[in-house]
Amino acid sequence: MLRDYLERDGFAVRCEYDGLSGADAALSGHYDIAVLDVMMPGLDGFQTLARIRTASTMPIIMLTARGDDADRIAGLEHGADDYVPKPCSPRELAARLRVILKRLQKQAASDTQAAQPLIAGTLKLWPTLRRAEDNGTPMELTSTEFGLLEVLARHVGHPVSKADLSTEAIGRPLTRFDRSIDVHIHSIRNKLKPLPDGRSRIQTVIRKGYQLISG
Amino acid sequence: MLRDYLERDGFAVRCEYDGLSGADAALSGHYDIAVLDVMMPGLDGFQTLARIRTASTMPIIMLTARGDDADRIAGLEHGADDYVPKPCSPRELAARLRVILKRLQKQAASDTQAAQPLIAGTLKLWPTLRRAEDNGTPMELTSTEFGLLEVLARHVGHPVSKADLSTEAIGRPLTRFDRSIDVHIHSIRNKLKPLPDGRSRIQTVIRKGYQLISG
DNA sequence: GCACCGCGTTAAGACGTGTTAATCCATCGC
DNA sequence: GCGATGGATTAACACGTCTTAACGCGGTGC
Repeated sequence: MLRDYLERDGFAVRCEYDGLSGADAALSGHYDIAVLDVMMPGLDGFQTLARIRTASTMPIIMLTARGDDADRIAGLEHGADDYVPKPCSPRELAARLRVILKRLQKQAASDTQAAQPLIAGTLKLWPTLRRAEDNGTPMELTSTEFGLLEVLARHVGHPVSKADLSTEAIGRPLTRFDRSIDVHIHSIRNKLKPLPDGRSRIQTVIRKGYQLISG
Repeated sequence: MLRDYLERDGFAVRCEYDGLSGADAALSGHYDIAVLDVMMPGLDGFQTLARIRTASTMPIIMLTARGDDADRIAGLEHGADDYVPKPCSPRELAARLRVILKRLQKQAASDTQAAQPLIAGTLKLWPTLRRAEDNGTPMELTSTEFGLLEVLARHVGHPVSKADLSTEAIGRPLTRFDRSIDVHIHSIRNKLKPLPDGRSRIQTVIRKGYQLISG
């Protein structure tokens, strides 16, 4: 019955009739949200909830007997996102689904918001994700390498002094005879595709520092 | 119909027939601009607009009923870039698309103002790329050589004192008996094609400094 | 003419950076 | 605890660039 109503309401629904197969379906990655009845054969709602939570943070709504505050509280404490007292109107369930999905969307959006990449030519950096791509292929950078590249990228086309690189990317002032930066730059260069003209994307500006090329 | 026309006009078009899939397509990152009909099944145009805007600042054009100022204003207020009254001629839509895309391009270009070379005759310098061309062939300059040439190029046709060259290009005041500049200029001259009349492109203005010839 | 100055040119030495390998350090699973 | 692992740092050497020094030459003022 719920399925029919929800589908008419624009949701794509899949039903499973015991906890185990429900958990499997939920973890298949094809769905945005799970609705669990507390009363189920095999694993009950709480066991299923726990099983899904071991591997996923997807939103989960519990269907509980009306007025059963104990169940409700237990569910929320174990990681459910909401509960709906049963029997419930399909309308109400649909509304709650929408609220939770919208909340999720917003969050994803604001996550993506932060994810405006830094761009320097074919190079893209997502600082919040600590992810870097060169020419579409992901780069495998260590943490400090990413930090250095990020600082360079924030000043594309202009040299950045080793002192600044050290304080901003490594969080420590540059000391005499400190060659760390040079070594890190070297390994970044090895991981970075060269420019069309064969030069490195990171140019050294002698006695000034390093400069990321924008082209 | 619009699709046919736009494709003949050189655009690569993808059509979706409801708001949700339209938003997905728009956010896929494969497209430069979105055109939304206000009247759509599923999410309507405004909902779709909002959805795209949560994650992207891509340009969006709304197709609204002719004369419906309310729709128009609502669209623009919610982040649309332009609107086109419907029914509209494909010509008009194409024209607006081009205007907006051109505006976007310009902006991208000025962001990359890398692409503005310093020019002195056959000599071109891209400071942000640290790249130099003479007569179309790339020059192999050391870091300080590039710096010196850049400073000279910023004052084409006028002499630049050695003191200025030293502070601006090497970052150090000129001291007595310092002949560094002269030596560097010498090696730049060797790498630079001479003028048609055989003279060097870098002229020495005695007791004043050096001057890059604009011709 | 002569001493001096400014610059051109060259070469040797000083210096900064590239590169590699060894060492140190933190983390993790047992 | 232990070793294993991976990354950061240090050390050492190689190399290219910058600076310094030296000499040459033309111009200038005495």
